[in-house]
Amino acid sequence: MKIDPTKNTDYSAQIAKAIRDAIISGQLNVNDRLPSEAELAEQFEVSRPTVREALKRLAAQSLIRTQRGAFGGAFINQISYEEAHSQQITTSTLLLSMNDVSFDVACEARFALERSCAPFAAQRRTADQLATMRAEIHRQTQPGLSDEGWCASDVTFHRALVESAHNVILSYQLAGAVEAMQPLMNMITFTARNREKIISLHTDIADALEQRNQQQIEHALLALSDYTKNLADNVFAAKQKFKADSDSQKSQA
Amino acid sequence: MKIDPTKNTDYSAQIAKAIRDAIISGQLNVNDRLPSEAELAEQFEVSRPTVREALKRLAAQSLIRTQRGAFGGAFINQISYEEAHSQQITTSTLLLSMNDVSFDVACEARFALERSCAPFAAQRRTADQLATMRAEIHRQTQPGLSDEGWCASDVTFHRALVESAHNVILSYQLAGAVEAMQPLMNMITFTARNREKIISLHTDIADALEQRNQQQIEHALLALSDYTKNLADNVFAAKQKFKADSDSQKSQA
DNA sequence: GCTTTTTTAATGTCAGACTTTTAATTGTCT
DNA sequence: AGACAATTAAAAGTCTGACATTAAAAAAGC
Repeated sequence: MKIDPTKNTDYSAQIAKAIRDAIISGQLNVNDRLPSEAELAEQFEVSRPTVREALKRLAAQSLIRTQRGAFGGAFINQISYEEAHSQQITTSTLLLSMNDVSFDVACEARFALERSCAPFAAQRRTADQLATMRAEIHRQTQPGLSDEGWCASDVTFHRALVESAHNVILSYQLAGAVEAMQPLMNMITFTARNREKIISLHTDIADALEQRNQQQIEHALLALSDYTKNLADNVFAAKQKFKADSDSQKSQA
Repeated sequence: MKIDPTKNTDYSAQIAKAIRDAIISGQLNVNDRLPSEAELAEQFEVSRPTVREALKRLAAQSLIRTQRGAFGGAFINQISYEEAHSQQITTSTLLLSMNDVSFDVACEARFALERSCAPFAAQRRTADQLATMRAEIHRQTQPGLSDEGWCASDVTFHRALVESAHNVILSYQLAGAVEAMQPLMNMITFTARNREKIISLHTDIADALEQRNQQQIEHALLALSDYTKNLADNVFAAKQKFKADSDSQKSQA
């Protein structure tokens, strides 16, 4: 393991890449211990701070964890669903916010992905998951529910739906998509009327799931997608109009 | 922006978190310049190496990029689909390889996700994408095609299908799922007979897409999923049997 | 006005020291 | 012998201060 001084990337980036590649290719296995920082510095012929920067890069991706003290060191981390998941959410959230993706596109993708678990959810849903969804629907009917409370309940509801497919990979992928969308959804404030309609669609989903009717689940999700898109269009149109009005007022003044 | 010395996490991790939060919350915008390392060190009341470790953590997540020289520094990076995407693939790949997910579960998830773009693909596919898929099918019929070539062609084929939905978010999510699965798929070596069957299923997909028949696309994808699962089951069963045989041979010797 | 040189403000890297943490080892007492 | 306490050693975490390299702006020269 050597590094190339002629390359115009940082030594620390090169070292991180070398170790990362070793992990991905399976040369380093879960819970293996890396050499100590001092030893790595010697091996790569760089100083300890440089090695440390490399290790911090890997730590940022949860590829390693470090432990202080005797017999401590850097160990290959077994990446968990939770970690992978939270990483995916940060990345996706930033991607959405930085590249101003249109709401329609994001919404379409989100519900399309969610629909993909419909067949398995219909087959495998448990009473538990159904109960969770019913409970959240009930919470959503409470008149005093805040906007944050509403959104949180919405996430819990959809997460339960996804979980009912009983496929960890699907859960992992979908939870990322659903949660990354949440900041966008929060831009819409739902009126009492909107909420009522959404609750009825949620009820349709729960009913379909109870009856293990795949087609009806998909249909209800599609309706929810369309309704949400529509709602967003109106909200944005109103904002646009408001902006246009205040602009013309300015130009008149 | 201060850090808490009593917390038992690294200073560099705390500083990275503080800056990351500032980015996510929108206090720092794309292409904003962070203070210089020396200034950050002063602000957070730590040394420069500590600040540097924090910055490397952020760089590892492509949240910032750094530039040397006068008027250089660390800038908030606009994360691109490519970056987000390649990060997602590394994470998902490691997640799969480290948590020995069963092939069936992964396969089911992969094709379920892919099916989710069927309705849009049917509506929006262009002649271009169809041509790409036909070309890959043709490549797959070549007798001399290596295993790597076969897999690469398979990825290109499915990527074209996904792209034909014309939804960037869907593409981003799906390409991750498809490519992260590839190492698992590579564990199966396809016989000429297997290839023939898969090619016929690929042809079904392309035909359905040409006719803009959503249902048929989904059906063909489901068939492909089932066939792949079946194939894998046989491969793993054979491996298991081989292992059992050689074990019993050992115990007899 | 254009080109070349110099300056300057950054990051990148290094060496060496010190602090803190933690587990193993050794020592001591019951 | 076994349980508890003190010691030791190895490792990460942090700091200081220096030097190297880079790249853009400013100054100098034509």
